[in-house]
Amino acid sequence: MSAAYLEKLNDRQRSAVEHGIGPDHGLVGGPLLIIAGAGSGKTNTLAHRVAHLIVNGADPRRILLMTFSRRAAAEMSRRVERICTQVLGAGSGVMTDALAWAGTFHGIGARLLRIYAEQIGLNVDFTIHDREDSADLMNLVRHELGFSKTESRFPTKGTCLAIYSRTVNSQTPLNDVLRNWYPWVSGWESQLKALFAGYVEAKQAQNVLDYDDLLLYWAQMVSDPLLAADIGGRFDHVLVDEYQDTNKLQSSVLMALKPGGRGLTVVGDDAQSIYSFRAATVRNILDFPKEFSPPADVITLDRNYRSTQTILAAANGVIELARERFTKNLWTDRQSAERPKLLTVRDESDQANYIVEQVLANRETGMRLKQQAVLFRASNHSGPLEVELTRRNIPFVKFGGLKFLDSAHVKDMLAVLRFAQNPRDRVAGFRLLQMLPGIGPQTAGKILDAIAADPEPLMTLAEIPSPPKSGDDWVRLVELLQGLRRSGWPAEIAMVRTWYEPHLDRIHEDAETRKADLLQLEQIASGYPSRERFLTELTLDPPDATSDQAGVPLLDEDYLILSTIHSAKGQEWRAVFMLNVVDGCIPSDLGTGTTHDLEEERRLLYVGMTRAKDSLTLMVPQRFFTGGQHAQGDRHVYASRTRFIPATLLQFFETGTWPLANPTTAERNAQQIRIDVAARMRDMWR
DNA sequence: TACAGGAGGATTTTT
DNA sequence: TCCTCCTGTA
Repeated sequence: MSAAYLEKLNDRQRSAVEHGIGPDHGLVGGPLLIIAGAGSGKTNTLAHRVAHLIVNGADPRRILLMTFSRRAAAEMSRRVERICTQVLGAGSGVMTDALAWAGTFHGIGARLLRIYAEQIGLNVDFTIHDREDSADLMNLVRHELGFSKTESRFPTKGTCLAIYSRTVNSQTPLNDVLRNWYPWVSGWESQLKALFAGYVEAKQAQNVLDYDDLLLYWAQMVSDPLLAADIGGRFDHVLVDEYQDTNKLQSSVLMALKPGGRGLTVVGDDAQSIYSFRAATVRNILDFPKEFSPPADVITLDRNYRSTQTILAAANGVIELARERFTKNLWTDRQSAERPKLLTVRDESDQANYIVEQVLANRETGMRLKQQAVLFRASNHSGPLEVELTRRNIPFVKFGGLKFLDSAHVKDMLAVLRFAQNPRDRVAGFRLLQMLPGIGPQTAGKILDAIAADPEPLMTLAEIPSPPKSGDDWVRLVELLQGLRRSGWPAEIAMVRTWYEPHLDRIHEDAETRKADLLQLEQIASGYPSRERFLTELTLDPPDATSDQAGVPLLDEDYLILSTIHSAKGQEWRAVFMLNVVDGCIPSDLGTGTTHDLEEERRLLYVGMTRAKDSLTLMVPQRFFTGGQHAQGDRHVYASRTRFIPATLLQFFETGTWPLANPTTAERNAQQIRIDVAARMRDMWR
């Protein structure tokens, strides 16, 4: 068989692809760790490895491929398919239901749990709570236990959930989690324990799982050797991408699935570990080889094919200052005379103006908008830029930050569907019932109590008399829920929308704009085969682009990419701009608590910089406006260049300011400073 | 018991 | 600035 498709790979990539495959080994080799630096052809290498397995006779349905996001999984499948079709010919048929098991840890977990539900005493109709639902449920329990009325303030629902989640995901005792990450709430340890016990009970009674449960139940499942062998036996090969961003719970699942490591491949880069807030730990990747005897083979890819040498030099400079580091510097052949820019501007509006002009200038030279991206630390940093882009009619798509699904009206619609799917889901029921006039928390709670233990909750609902002020609305709700049982998917979503629209008009003033979202939701829903699949996939993989235009632009349209650095992981663009490269944004004010946090912020900057192929511009706005009371004068704070680029690194950049100083600027500066002093005087007495 | 209106507090990154 | 919690009233 010709292996021409492997010839474009370099030696290291090729040995990673061929590891364990060949006459000496058969198909299933020992464990392999690929350390793949930014832009080193990681995705390509992994795709080739999977394709190479299939070309050599591996069954694609017995390959488990876990990636960080759903998008990455889709991309990987696409590439594997292309390579296989190229080599085997389009008619070979091998790839028709190829890579059935490609997805995220959470997605795969959900699938396995539905398959094995009966064996582990789980009701197969479970629904999945997203972050917000989980917090709501946590809050309900928090109220029930009386923690909302303590004398000194008990941690908020979000904090409680974060603590719970970290405890579960890091497989660490609560005590240690509190000491290391939440020292200010350590006085509440016993109450938190009671709260979490109540939270777990509530989830079980309501037949719901949260994100963490998808991993936790999976881990529990494979802690039984027989079940582990059964599940592990479904797969000859297990490949994991972005291994640096997995947590202890995930690695324990992996080890239980493939105890000897045979057929196991993990890929990652410790310099790009940016998810420790989700309890991801670099230790997973560092300790991987030692987990096995003999230890796993390690192959390092340090040749960068993405960026120019000047961009790489700057990025290497940044990451070299990290406290501990395990991978070597990246190198490349791509020479360039142009250093990355480090540009100081007056404020965020100048920052937006500069980027708009530069983006348009780039487009004049033939660089499409899609080949350019603006990256930022936090979703709200792009606000002023979005305004400017909209004003100048430049299309853009934003990744990360607020989701389409977070809006109240979309959640309302989903609550109806979730309640129909699983009437014991109290968070959904609570939300749904309170949409009706005349029903508040008390009445909703009583109704849910009345049907909680019932085997046919929706039937019983009809027997409950309408609450005094709800009248016909109650009857219509009961009719809707019973109608949904008969109507079938996706017709039912239109029924729900028809039912919901009058309530939407009553609840929200801007009902008309929200209706467009509901139509879009209906559109999305029609693409799924069943209600269960729709709800599950939507929770695990929410549509992540929010565009200024309604709906995601068509593929052939051109648009600028706006993205959080986190969401930019694994991607690349010819030109990259980074907003607010100042202390307080990178590192984030909230991320400077511990050295641990700080190091992660440094890696974040590194990840952002290494997205750029040809041109990289770091923006340093000097002034940020805060608060907006005009009567008191605009208040603003001064920011300085990020601490991650100290003076010693300036040699790697072309520094400058924009716009060039002129009298108007000076005048405006003077004006601003006077106002600032006044604000400070007032602040002295606050 | 529902709901409106006011005060105070928080405020990242994501499956 | 926006959102959440709390309090007072109908």
